[in-house]
Amino acid sequence: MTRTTPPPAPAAPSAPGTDRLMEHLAHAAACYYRSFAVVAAGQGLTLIQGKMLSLLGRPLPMRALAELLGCDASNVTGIVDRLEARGLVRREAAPADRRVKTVVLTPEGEEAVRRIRADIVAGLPGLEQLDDHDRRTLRDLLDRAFPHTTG
Amino acid sequence: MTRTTPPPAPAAPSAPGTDRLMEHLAHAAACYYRSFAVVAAGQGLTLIQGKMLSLLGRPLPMRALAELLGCDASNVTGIVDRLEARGLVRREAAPADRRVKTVVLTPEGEEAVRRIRADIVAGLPGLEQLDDHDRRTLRDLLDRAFPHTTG
DNA sequence: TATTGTTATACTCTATAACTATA
DNA sequence: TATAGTTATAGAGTATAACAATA
Repeated sequence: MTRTTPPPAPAAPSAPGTDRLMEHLAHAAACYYRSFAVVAAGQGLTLIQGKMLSLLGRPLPMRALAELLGCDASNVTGIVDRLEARGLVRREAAPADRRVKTVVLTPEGEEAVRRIRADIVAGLPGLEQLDDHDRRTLRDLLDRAFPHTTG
Repeated sequence: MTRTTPPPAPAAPSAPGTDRLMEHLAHAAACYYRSFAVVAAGQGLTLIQGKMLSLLGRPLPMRALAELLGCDASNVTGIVDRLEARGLVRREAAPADRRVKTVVLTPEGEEAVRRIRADIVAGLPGLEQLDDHDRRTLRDLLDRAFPHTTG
């Protein structure tokens, strides 16, 4: 993320089995992002452009996009510029605070998001192999391993 | 990935519950890579530099690194250049094929990998909350959802 | 002829710093 | 004073194309 992030706290000895679990997590994360990148490239989009579109289920200020993407606010300008030039998003003035610009998906942007979502699933055939019980179990374990921050 | 990758096959209708599972997978993958990037930045490394070091458990030709990282071979030159300039890897001539250069971790590089691994675990405290049974279950489900390619 | 690694090129992403216009 | 968005800048990642050395 930021290049000035202080080093994390020294690691404590980890529980047995952690190394193998980490390998599986690394593999799963790599597969997911590789599939996402391939799908985005299929529409002439970069990974980060596809991610931004996927975040725009509702209109969001530039600042909020920067936080959700985990990058500096100055980057959002260029990414939105390029998406706007392709007609996938548009900037709107926020009435409540005239400093704020809200980013909104265009109909073409919404269609791109639908295609991305569908193609991601199609690109990860292993997911379709899991039955309902396994899916619920996987969701539950992922949610405990990577809790959603409440704030 | 490559910008010329052909679009994926049209998506078939997905099973119910897939959308919510995809959200959890996206969140988990984002958390994992965010943690990885923070840990790498703590050592002055980029995400891709940290990933490359982590792949070098055994010496690998430049070409193999490109495939494992999912990027073009021409990029590997620069990434290895920067890691080599910092003394974390070194290039060795391959005796069997004089076209090939093999990339090897230096002792400093090995130490960097150890720190990365330990800090990643420390940066994902949710993982330590899982008991042995849950870890095995999560590993099994991830392995079925993202099978390791054989060959 | 094909393959490995490199170089040159152009574009995108990234953080930092400085700027403006609002609040 | 503080905040939202932009611009300028520099460095890193990325694909493409062309190249030298080797197979």
